[in-house]
Formats: sequence, C-alpha cells, structure tokens
Amino acid sequence: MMSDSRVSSVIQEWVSSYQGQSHSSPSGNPQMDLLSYAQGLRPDDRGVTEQMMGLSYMPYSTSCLSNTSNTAASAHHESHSPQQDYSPFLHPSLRAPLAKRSISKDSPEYRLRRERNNIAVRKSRDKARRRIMMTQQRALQLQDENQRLQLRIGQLTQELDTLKHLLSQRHMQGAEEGTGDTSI
Amino acid sequence: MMSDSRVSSVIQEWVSSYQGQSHSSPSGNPQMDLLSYAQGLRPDDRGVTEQMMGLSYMPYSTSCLSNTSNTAASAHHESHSPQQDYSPFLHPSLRAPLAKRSISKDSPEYRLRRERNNIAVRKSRDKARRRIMMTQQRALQLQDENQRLQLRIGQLTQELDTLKHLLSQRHMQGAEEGTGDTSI
DNA sequence: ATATATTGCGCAATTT
DNA sequence: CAAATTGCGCAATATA
Repeated sequence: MMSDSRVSSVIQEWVSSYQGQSHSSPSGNPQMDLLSYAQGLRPDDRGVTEQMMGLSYMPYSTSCLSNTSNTAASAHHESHSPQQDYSPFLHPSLRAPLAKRSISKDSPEYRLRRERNNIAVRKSRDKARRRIMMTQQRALQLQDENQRLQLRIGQLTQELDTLKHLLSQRHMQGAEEGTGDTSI
Repeated sequence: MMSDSRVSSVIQEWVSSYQGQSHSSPSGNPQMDLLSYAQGLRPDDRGVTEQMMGLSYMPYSTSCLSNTSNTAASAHHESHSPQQDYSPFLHPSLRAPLAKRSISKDSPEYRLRRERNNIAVRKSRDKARRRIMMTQQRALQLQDENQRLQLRIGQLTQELDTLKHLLSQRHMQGAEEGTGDTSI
C-alpha cells in the first residue's frame, strides 16, 4: 500500500507545475536583523499550494487504506519493505521502490544517514521558526509605521486645509486678480 | 531503554524542580526553553537573539541509544511501558504514572487515542499553516499600503510647500499685516 | 480528570 | 551523494 507521503507527493508534483519556483533565501547572514529582512520579503516560500481545505482531517491511512498494522507495537511508518504498490495506474515515480535497498535499518550507514537528516531537520525547522517570527515582527512594525504615516497624513491634510483657507481669504481680500487655483 | 522523549521529560522535571514551579511555566513551553538550552544546541526561536549561529544541532539522544527495536522494522519511540520514574524527589504530579495504564499500544483504546491525536495534529498544523500564510500576506499588504501612504505624504508635503510659498508671496505683496504664521 | 490543541522530534519521501 | 524541505505520526504538554 502506498504511504500517505507518497500521495501528497502526487499532489505536489501535480501542482508544482503551477507555481514557478521561489525559495531564494537571500539570508546568507543568519543574523539578518528585522529591518533588512523587511526589504526582501518573500511572499511565500513554498507550499502556498497545498490546502484544499478538506475539513475532514480524516486519517490518511484510515477509511481508504488498509493499514494492516504489521505486528505488535510498531505502528507508524512501518510496513515498508513488505508489500508494495505496483499498481499500473499510478505515476511511475509513485509506484513501489522496487526492491530498492537493503539498508535494513540496522546498517550503521542507515543510522548515520538518519542522524544527519535529523540534524538537518532540526536546523531547517529552526530556520522556519525564525522566518515566521520575523515575518510577524515585520507585520507589527509595518502596522505601527502605517499608523504613524496615517497620522502624519492627517496632520498634513489639516495643515493644508488651513493654508488653503487662509489663501482663499487672501484672494478675497486681494479681489480681482484671483486665479482661484490653489491646487498644485 | 528510555526514548528521547522521556529524556526530555526527565530533564524538564529535573529542571523544573529547581525553578520551584512544578509545571505550567508562566509563558511559553517548558519543553524547549529548558531542554534545548540544557543541551546547548538549539539556537531556538524564542530569543530573537540567535547569535551563536555555528551551533551544532547535535542529536538529542544519539550516541547513547541502542535502538534495538523490538521486532523488525519498528524503531522510533518505542519502549514506554517499562521503566518509570518513581523518584520521591519530584513533585507528585510529576512522578511516574504509577503503573497507570497498560494501554500497551495494542489496546484499541490506545489506537483510538492516537488516531484522535493525529487528527488534532493535522488540524492544528493546518491552522498554523494558514495563520502563517495570512501573516505573510498581511505583511505584504501592509508594505504596499505603506508605500502608498509614503507617496501620499510626499504629495501633500509638496503641495503644502507650494501653498506656503504662495502665501509668503502674498504676504510680501500685502506687506505689513502679515502674522507670519502658517503653521497649524 | 478527560478531550482537544500544541509542539519538539524522528522517519521517510522529495527537493535542491 | 549530501543537505534542505515537508508531511506524518508519536509522545509530552498545554489548554479548555
């Protein structure tokens, strides 16, 4: 049976043709104070694609997949070596790994790889967390500045009105030569 | 042997007993604050501080885990039933479940709970994803509006200058009665 | 005390 | 091939 991850891959592939590419973490400098980060905001980094709001949140393996949990206490991502999906209906890249490796999970090589990936994963997630927080902060900052600007506009507008009024009075006073134009 | 998750719990308990508070840290999640720093490997998200960028992202439990999975393919977070912490030093609510459940992972009850949690997790993550996207979008919108406002301010300022200039000329022209005040 | 919501973590499939 | 991402389930917590 195909794992859920593979299913999502389908959607991903299917959809990826739609979203060009993005990701260009210009970060370089991890420090990247909020200000500078504010310049090159990434509208998105990825996956704006997947959602489709399927509000059911039904388990992926339930209700449509057998999920015949192998032995005893090992649910999770098991049953990978035995039984694969050779269905001819699926996209080639989705079908079974075809007796790929015998890394056997015991191989020190396997552990090494896992460990490295785990590290990478932590790093990546850390990065993501930081990115998210920075975006939030940026939004807050922008909101503040926005308010500030709106206020400033209010001031200027009022001042402008005052001057216009004043000027019109002068015009009245000065009578005849009035061009009546105060706009720029 | 104890799973990494339990390790963190231990550390957490251990540390929390130092801080006085049992659990319910006033703000934020304890899991990280302490554990991460205790292990000195998470730049973490919390402090926007992040300075020691070169951190190692060292594995939490590697190098001490045998991971001799019970059967064949089930590594991961196994072995939970055996070994509990009955330390009398800990706050009662922190001590081991005291032979609480024998949910044994086989119990249909266990599966039920797991399934429910899985659903909750998916839901929660979906929500988070949406929130993040919205924040990003909001930041973009704010940025746009900001620009718009800045422009507006530029216009107003210029117009104001023009009027002021004009007015000053009128003053000159009208001579003596000038109050000289154009500010609001 | 129970149910749901969050969150860090490791796994595996994919991407880059 | 190595590192980065991403969806997923688990378990510990946090909340309600």
